[in-house]
Parts: sequence; C-alpha cells; structure tokens
Amino acid sequence: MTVAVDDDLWSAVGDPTRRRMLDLLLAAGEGTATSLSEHLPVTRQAVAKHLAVLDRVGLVHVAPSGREMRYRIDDAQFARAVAQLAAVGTAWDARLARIKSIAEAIQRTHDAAGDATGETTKE
Amino acid sequence: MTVAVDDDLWSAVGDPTRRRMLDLLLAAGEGTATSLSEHLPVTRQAVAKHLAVLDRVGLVHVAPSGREMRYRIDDAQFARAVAQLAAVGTAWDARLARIKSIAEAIQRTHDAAGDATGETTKE
DNA sequence: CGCTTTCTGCAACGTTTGGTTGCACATCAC
DNA sequence: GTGATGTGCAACCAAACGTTGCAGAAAGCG
Repeated sequence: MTVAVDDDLWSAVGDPTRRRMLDLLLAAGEGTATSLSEHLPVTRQAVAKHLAVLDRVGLVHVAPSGREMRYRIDDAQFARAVAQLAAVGTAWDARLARIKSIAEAIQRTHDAAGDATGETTKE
Repeated sequence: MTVAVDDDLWSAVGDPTRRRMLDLLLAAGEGTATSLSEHLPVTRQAVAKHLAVLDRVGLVHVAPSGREMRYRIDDAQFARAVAQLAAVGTAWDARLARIKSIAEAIQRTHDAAGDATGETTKE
C-alpha cells in the first residue's frame, strides 16, 4: 500500500532552505522575509518566494503589520506535514523490516548456497 | 538544536517520482529502468536519471545482469534515510508541542486579554 | 548465421524552480 | 519635509525534471 501523501506538502518541506525557514519560524515564533534572510545563505527575495510557497500550501500565514509582513507557522497544517513525514517513515520502516526478515529466511533456507551479492560497483 | 540532516538524502527522497520508485523497489525487491517506468507516469529515461541520483546517494545499488541493469534498495542507507525523516518529524513535533503549551500559558496569564499593541490577533 | 527485438546509454532540447540583481513604491524615524 | 528601512515586481541565470531521438549491445528466432 502506498501511503497517501500530499505531494505539495512534501515538496514544500523537501527544500532545504524552506526546512531551515520553518526551523527559524518555529524558534522565533514569527518572522519577516528580511529577518529570516539574515539567518540564511540566500537573499531576501529568495526567502520571499519561499514564503509564498509555504503560504500557498498553508504551512504559514501572513499578517501585515505596518510596512512589515509577519509570517508565522500554521500549527494545524504544520502538524499535518509532520504526520505525513512520520507516516511515510513508518510505512517504509515496516516494509524494510519485512524484507529483512524474508531475506534472513531465505538465507536460512539454502544456508551456505551460492549467494549472488554483487558488490556495489562504484564508478 | 537543529537536527543534523543530510540534504542530499533529503532531496533524493523529496522528489515524488523517486519516492514512488523507492516504493516500487521495496515492493518488488528489485527493478530496472524499463520495468519501473511501466508503473510510473514518466519515461524510461527520466527513471534512469532518477536511479542515477538514488545510486549517487547510495540509496540503491546496481548489478548488471546480461544486458539489464538491476537496481535494488540498499538497506542500510535506506534505513538511515528513514531515520532522518523520523528525526526531523520528532524534533518539529516536540517544538510544536512546546509552542502550543507556551501559547496556552500566555493565554492563561492575561486571560481576558484586552491587549492591542502589536499582538497578532487570532480570529 | 543473419535479422529482429529489446534493453541500455548518450545528446539535444523545453519547462519549471531556486536564486540573483535592479528598481520602484510604501512606511517609519528624524 | 528628507532619509533610512522593508516590501513587491520584473528580468535574468543556473540547475533539475522531463521529453524525444538516435546509436549500440545482448537476447531471441527464422
């Protein structure tokens, strides 16, 4: 069974910069494009675009305050994203454990038989 | 503390197509670019490129068999990737819970809260 | 054997995405 | 008012994902 994952949520969280931004927002409670960019290796504009992406998938929401645009995490949607990470992780983990046990069973079966483990041919 | 994540591993898993490919490989045990592409909405070439990416980060390893190139999951590296997903999920979850409890504490503090200065008003 | 099929790899190309710079406009401080 | 700061928009660049087209190698069959 494939875990029903929201691809938009995933790709939003998949980007390293956006992940760091979420980290910062979680730590600081809120932030603007300018304030976040000071802690990131990218320009304010890049951060602004990422914030737009995060806003589009609902992971953050924005509140204008004077000339500033304050962004903060949307708890509910963020919790959903975390849940999806956990779901995929769990599913894969289970499947991996299953494969492992099967492999062991096979190995037990023909014991010292001719195993065809081609070593990873590094190029 | 920020969870030390391997960006290469993450972005490898971040792509929806690659995620589906890993699913397929887990289910079938092994596969070729051609066989995988039959279960995916992309061409064989695209799959081949993705396999190259997965191979580069060590999530799969390849074994030539005649004219075929058989790919299978690298259990150890895959387990590491799953662990990273879980780690980030856990860290975020914890931080989210903390924020929530703080928010509740604040709300308990000024209770009927007639505060208007720069506070983000929750609706 | 030779011919066809099938599977692979490489190259060229288009589109989307993450990133940059530059500029115009709005707001706060003086 | 003027100047500093914060924002948004547009043009542009590079890398990534995806495509088509083609050439070569191994298997199958007359």
